[in-house]
Amino acid sequence: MHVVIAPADRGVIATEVDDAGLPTAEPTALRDAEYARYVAQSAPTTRWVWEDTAVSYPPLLRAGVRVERCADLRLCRAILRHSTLSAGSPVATGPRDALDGESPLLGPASAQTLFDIGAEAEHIDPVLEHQRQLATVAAAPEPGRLRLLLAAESAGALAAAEMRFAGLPWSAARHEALLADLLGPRGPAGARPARLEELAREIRAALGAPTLNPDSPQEVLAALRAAGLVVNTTRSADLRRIEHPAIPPLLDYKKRSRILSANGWSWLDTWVVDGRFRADFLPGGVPSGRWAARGGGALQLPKQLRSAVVADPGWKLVVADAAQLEPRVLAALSGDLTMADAGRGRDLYEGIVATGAVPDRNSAKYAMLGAIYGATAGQGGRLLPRLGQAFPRAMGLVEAAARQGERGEAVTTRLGRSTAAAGAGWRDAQWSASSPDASAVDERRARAQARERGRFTRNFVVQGTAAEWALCWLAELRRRLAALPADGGRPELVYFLHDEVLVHTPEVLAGPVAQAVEEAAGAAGRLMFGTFPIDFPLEVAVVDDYGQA
DNA sequence: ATTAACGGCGCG
DNA sequence: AAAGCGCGCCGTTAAT
Repeated sequence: MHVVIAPADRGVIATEVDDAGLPTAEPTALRDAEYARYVAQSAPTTRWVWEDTAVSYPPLLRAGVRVERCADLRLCRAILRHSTLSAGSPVATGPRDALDGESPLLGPASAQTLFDIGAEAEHIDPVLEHQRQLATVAAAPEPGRLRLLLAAESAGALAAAEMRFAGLPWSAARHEALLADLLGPRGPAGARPARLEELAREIRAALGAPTLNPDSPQEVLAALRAAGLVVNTTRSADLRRIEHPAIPPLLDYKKRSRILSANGWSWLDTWVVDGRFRADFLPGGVPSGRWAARGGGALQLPKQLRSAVVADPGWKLVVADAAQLEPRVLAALSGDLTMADAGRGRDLYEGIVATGAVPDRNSAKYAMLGAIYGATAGQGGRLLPRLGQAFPRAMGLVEAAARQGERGEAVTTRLGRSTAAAGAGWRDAQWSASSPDASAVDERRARAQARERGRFTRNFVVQGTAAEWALCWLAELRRRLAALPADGGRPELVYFLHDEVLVHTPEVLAGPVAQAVEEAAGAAGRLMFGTFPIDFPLEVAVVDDYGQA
């Protein structure tokens, strides 16, 4: 059964619908308090259909109610709007409305209540939209692909809301100890900590620039040049090549200063409340289908600080990441049996070395990444031809995706997420560069833009299909975790980072959780690629803090 | 005084 | 360390 939930004054309107989305009963108006009770009493397999999971699910979580399944109409709209599998459908060609674009609840407005959203935001008719989406999927070629994608995307939205609700366990004491170690004691707000001030003095002395602000790239560049160094940027990677007494303290300063500005004491004050770091996770926030995040740089936690993620007493963290996910996805997506063989039961890069295509693991890794990203130079670029001979199907797929992108065409992932059409500016540039009186500059720029779009589409099919695998993994894991006994607390998904998950679990359930993570990965592979013989091995660790993983 | 762009760097 | 993809956020600087 599906139930459509629409925001209304001081509550919601619930409408039961059938498999075609047609109402089977009169809509029911529910006040906020009744809403959670109504959902809790419904069949657990009900699919809850709503505009925004981030709007309609948190009130349920606060009332202690979880749901198994939903359809997030906004996220599904975004997919169906562009997918080549739904091209020409009513959802794809309909006028833009309030369901296109980001959820109104995101960002600092998240203190808003369901009531505010009901009163203020523009709304579409979710019952009608649900009908249109169901019909669009049913009419698509291979409807199973889109159906799986929309279900996985929606399950991801549930997981994202639950992750925000649970929060990432964060030890402020551990974090402060790390900061004291790196920066010295916390000083007055705005003042440079002792350790950074020392380094700044050292840098100024070495460059003979007594007033230099090491945080200003402009000033640093000028001071380096004044000291006779030939530099064009102040990037650490570039500075590392230079021999000069100012460079070591400058690199050290940059490293520590980054920790201060991105994850220092004020970050801790802002983002960690009651031992939990809470951020907004945005499923579908990236065109490829990867998640984005807002608040506290949740997807960029420096490895240096991960030991501040600490399980509660009597609890553990189960940390799992998928090994060499993107190349494995490429092997399966392209049906490249040789490449799939290379990854079976072992490190994929070692397997590539074993084929004789490249000399060592590092070469294999950078050549593969080069193939997926579109490298033209460097070690990755040089080894590409070798990979092309060893794995023609896999390399043929990314090459074809690049050529399609260069022509301005859309490309599509395994389950049906497509790139947006090339922009008007891009098309104009290509068109005018092909005219007989185009200047050499115009032609060069158009070619550069075409290659740039080719790298994007080349990467999109792999990154996007990997994101789909990860979503299926997450959805399957979420289901299995819910089925575990709530033995002194329930295991919670608390973090998801593209190819990596963290589950915070009572210690007694750590084993079953680790098993669930493994089983979910196997299930994801079968959902995505059927019987194609590809492995998705995980590295799983049961630890007390994230730094140990 | 506020906003936008830039250089830089963290993550996958 | 590798230079090719996708992000968010910081301090500085230029623009409004």
